[in-house]
Amino acid sequence: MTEQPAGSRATMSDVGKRAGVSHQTVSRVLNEPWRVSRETQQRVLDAIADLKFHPNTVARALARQRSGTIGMVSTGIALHSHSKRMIAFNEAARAAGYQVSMASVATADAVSLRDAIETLIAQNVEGIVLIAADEGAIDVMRSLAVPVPVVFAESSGRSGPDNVSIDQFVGGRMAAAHLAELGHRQIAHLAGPGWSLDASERLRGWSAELSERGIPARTPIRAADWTPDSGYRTASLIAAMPEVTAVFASSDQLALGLLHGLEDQGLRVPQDLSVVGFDGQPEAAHFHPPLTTIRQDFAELGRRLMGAMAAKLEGEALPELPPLVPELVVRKSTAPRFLAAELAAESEPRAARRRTKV
Amino acid sequence: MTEQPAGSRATMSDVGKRAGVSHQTVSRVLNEPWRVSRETQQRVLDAIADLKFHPNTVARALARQRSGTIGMVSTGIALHSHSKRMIAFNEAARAAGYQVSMASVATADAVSLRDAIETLIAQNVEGIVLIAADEGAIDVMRSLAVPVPVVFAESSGRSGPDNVSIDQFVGGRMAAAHLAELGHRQIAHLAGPGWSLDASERLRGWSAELSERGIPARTPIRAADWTPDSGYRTASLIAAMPEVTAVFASSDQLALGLLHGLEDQGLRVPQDLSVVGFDGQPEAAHFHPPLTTIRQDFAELGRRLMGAMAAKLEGEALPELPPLVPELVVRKSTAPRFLAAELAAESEPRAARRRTKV
DNA sequence: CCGCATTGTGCGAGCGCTAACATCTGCGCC
DNA sequence: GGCGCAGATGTTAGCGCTCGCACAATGCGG
Repeated sequence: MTEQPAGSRATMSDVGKRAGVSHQTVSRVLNEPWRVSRETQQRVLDAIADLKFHPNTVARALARQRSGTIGMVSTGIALHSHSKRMIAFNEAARAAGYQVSMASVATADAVSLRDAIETLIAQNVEGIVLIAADEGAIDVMRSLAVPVPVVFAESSGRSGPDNVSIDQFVGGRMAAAHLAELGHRQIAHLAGPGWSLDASERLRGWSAELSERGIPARTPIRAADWTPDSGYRTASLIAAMPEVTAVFASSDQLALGLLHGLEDQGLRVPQDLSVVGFDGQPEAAHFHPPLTTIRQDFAELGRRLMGAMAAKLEGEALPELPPLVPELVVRKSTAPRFLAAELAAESEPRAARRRTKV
Repeated sequence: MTEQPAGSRATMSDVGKRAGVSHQTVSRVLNEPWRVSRETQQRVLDAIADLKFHPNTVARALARQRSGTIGMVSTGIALHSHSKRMIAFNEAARAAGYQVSMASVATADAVSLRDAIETLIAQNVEGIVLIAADEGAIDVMRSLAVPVPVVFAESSGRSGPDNVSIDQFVGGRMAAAHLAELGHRQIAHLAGPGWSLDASERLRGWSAELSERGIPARTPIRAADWTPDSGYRTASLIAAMPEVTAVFASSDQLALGLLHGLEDQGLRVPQDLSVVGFDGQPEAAHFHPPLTTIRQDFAELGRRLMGAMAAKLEGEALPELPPLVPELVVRKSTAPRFLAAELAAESEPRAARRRTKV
């Protein structure tokens, strides 16, 4: 047994020595096995197994001038959708043979973002994936003239080669359409924060759908951020609009807070008000009431993100795929307007209070 | 302007040439500046700025025989607590000058875990952090004889050098104590999945606190996993125990499902039953009713994880820190047992139904 | 039998950096 | 005035791998 001294790992030369070939042949067995004769190959493979040899990725990266690493930038907020995207991308990248170096920033301001990206660049990443890409992030990327391919994971209207996303516009339409089909005519929108590209697209979709149906779109209510707290705070605003019978909230989190706030305002969902969320996080099925929402397939998104990145890195054309469309999940937070009226008539107290408001 | 050809980055030799020194002096300016004269230093620094030079971390890693990278293993489940830990650790690691390579596994079975760890090892990571460390994971680590330091982020009773965690045992006690002090004497426990170390500690804490107070601990109810669905399913079991007046759920997610299930069973929280959760995720404040829970400081945990890792890597002693203890956040899902009885008396129907059950 | 592909393998250089050693200068001191 | 020594810098040799090329061995047509 030619045991390696503990700690220091075997190198290609070690393997070569053991198999009676040069280190170069070992390299070939690993990278272009078809150029090596069957038997030599086997001998080398045996030696590799014996020595538990793993090629040193660092040395390989240096020699190849390719790090095999993709940088992943994300914000420090533990948002369900972000986590899902990160995990899905990470799995896809590993499957494709890439390593992923993560750089999360506490706040998504230009300075931290710049810092994160520079750290990544210094690591020789071959590409960068932006998990949460707001306007600001895109500006930063531009101003830095990042020397590697960048892929965004957020909707920006046109889904281009560097922008892989689930169609948020269509999602917004679906939410509005669902509500309109239930007979609602005064459909408010609790919009996500202004800097979010996804939020803007959802809003656009909601507005487009309504106008196509000849329903006037009300001025959206803006949440300061994605937290349920923000959603909660908007409840009083909505309670002050007695004509509104439905709300499309731009995320499940926002909807959760809204549901809570609405209850505190003495309004019942779905009797007084229908609510639709967006994201499809598993918790939503257990909200009070279970939330009708727009579900997104984040796992597929992660795979496609990696696909787009791979295409850029390997210079191939991006495979033409059907657009990634979200899905309406109907639960208990939405009801027909007529039913709502009926139910309201049955139990007077709250409904009465409501109708007389402002 | 001696512009670099686009794409290829400047090297130390380039910088050296520009500053009129050897590449080695450039290296010294970066790594041991005190050995270089003031003026030379300045000239080199200027050249670095001019050429926008960033040292190539890959080459550095090869030469130093240290990758400067820490591997982070996590499960593919977008659990709030996991995400928080990951993000917090990532930020701390970056602050300490380390890169972090992420490897998330779809399922935490031995095979995928082994694969993830081997990928990381092949990347020459200097250490590995396990974000979700169940029994199985620890066994895998042992069986692999991982050649680098490993740190776990989950409670395992004794918090040792390789196990940094928020004290789950104490958290369990706090939950039980809160309920006991409200006068409850039949306090059920909806335990997390059996493989979770954290879950076991919370259970141990609950049980220890009760027995110290002379309150018999009931057989815990086991959730299959951490999902709210699992929590929901256990509601009927709890409804079938009319003597129980309080439940300590092992996570906020579980509690969310439980709250929903309890409502479907016609039981009101906190009138019929008090519920305490665990984790302190921001959503919990907006559950129905807002959930009393045990909040954990994940940001600090992340920092300490990195601290422990740094200590191992640099061979220093781990700084002695006060234990990381969670915090009780009282909201509306818990009430005194007496109040509960009173309230129950007021509104007969549900309570009556309840008392006559099984 | 020679020339010339074709296949299999080895040799040497080099990726960009660090570490160890070598060199060179200036200065204090006996 | 030569010695020693410290400070500042250069030189050289790797780190473990890949790439380009050289080279040997084989096969095959003319």
